[in-house]
Amino acid sequence: MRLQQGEAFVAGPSDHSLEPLVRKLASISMLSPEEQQAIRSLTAKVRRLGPRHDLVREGDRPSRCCLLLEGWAARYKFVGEGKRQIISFHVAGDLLDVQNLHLGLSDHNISTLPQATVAFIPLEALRTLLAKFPGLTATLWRDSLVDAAIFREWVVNVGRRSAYQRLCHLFCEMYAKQAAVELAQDLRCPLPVTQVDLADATGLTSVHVNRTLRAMRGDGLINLTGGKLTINSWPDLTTAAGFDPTYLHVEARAA
Amino acid sequence: MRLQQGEAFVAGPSDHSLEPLVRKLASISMLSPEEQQAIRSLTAKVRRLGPRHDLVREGDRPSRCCLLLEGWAARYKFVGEGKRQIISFHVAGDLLDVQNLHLGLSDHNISTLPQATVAFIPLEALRTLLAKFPGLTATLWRDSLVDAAIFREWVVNVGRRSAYQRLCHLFCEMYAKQAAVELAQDLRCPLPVTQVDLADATGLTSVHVNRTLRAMRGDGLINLTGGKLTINSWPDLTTAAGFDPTYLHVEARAA
DNA sequence: CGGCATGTTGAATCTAATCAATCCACGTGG
DNA sequence: CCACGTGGATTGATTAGATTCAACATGCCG
Repeated sequence: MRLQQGEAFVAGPSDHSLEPLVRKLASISMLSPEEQQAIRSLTAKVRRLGPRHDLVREGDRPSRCCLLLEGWAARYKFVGEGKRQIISFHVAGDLLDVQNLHLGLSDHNISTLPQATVAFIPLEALRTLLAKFPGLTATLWRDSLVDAAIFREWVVNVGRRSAYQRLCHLFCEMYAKQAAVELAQDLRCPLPVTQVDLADATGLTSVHVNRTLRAMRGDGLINLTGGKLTINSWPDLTTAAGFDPTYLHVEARAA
Repeated sequence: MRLQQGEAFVAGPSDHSLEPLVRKLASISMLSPEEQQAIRSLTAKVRRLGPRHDLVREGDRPSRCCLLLEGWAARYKFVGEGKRQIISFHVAGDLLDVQNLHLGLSDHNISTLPQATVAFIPLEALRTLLAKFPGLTATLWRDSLVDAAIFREWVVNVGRRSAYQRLCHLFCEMYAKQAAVELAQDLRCPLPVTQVDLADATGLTSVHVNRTLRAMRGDGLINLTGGKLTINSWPDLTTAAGFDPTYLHVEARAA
């Protein structure tokens, strides 16, 4: 299936484009065959979007939920004159804004990074699904709690770690997150972000990110080129970062 | 009702000590009389705790949920050698760790600030309640989503605002949060935190907090003494902070 | 009274920000 | 094929903001 940018279609019962959602939720908790089928039958509009395309804007009153089928997205806020803080990065399978189910007003922006395929699921469809399968409520709730745990760790990252540690920690997280859904292996994974993005995610300037990255490369820790991250030694990187994966809560997921 | 530190009793159907929880949840969404009664009948152990008493520790496998009946608490993590980052402050009525319902392992610490009265609710009791009243699930879920929104704003605060703005913003948030549950009025509210706490919450050092506070006092913005915050001009403070209360999602709560 | 936690101040230091160029890879159109 | 434009990466020089270390003041409590 190929789609040009902006081209859309509506997924129906016989279409399997929502499979990534099934896989994601199955990685959180057991799904019955009926639940799986119900998820696949969700109404959804699928679109392929170009780089830096806003999916959600601050102040929106969203009537749908975004599901990343493929590609990358970033959650961010602006502050003052053009200063931007990225709050999270998202990879294929991530539900970007379950919060819309309960919070009427969006308090931040989400945009694609390089490009992405996104499924828009109407809130109504999601509500109907959850009403029919209460077990899925727990699954989605759990997912949103893990997101919150990641936000907390980001507060710690920008608040109390050095520039060097911040970047190390971010790389650990992005690798671990992708490894958990089998998007990473052999200490290599995609990371299609610019140095400006990294700066906005770590609370630094792009100049300083550039210098710090060079230092990390010099220390033989990592290499980041062409949107690919290569980690030379996982133990060295996690030690440098002070990385403890507990907050990602993947252990129980693997069950 | 007076309790010495550590003294406990078990709340029963006829006891109204869980009233703050009813009020808190009622401020989030409408509660039926049955739901209210069911909440009041929750099993809970109530304790009065002294200052800096840990309620939850990183690595715990908690079997209960903490509800702040009175006083203050802080959520925090350690990083490296004794460096600490506070991730949130909590006031009376706050449910501190609903996440325990879905995440088995605690990834951070929570401690009382000066002192507090806390109700410990067994997860089992909470699960039974939610199974019986699905509407309460939505209420608690919403509450945890608002918490997540606050975490996001904290990422922005420590990541992209100046020391001066960070403190202004924190004060705006603490006042607004308390005003929403009628714990603050007339531009005055409790804020029983030390300058070290403020530093750990904003990613600064206590020395710098001290100087910044003095500057704010000099500018006639606020006064913070004896655990009480006095705001001289709400518009001036919010402007200085770049404060936009959207992320607190109180509008819908007031419904 | 003495001890301890908290708040306050000064001076030196350093990290990261700022400003301003330049470079490089890549794609596009003449 | 080459000139050109563009977005991203890189580098240097300078400065601002925050940290560090050290000392001292204050207030509270046993």
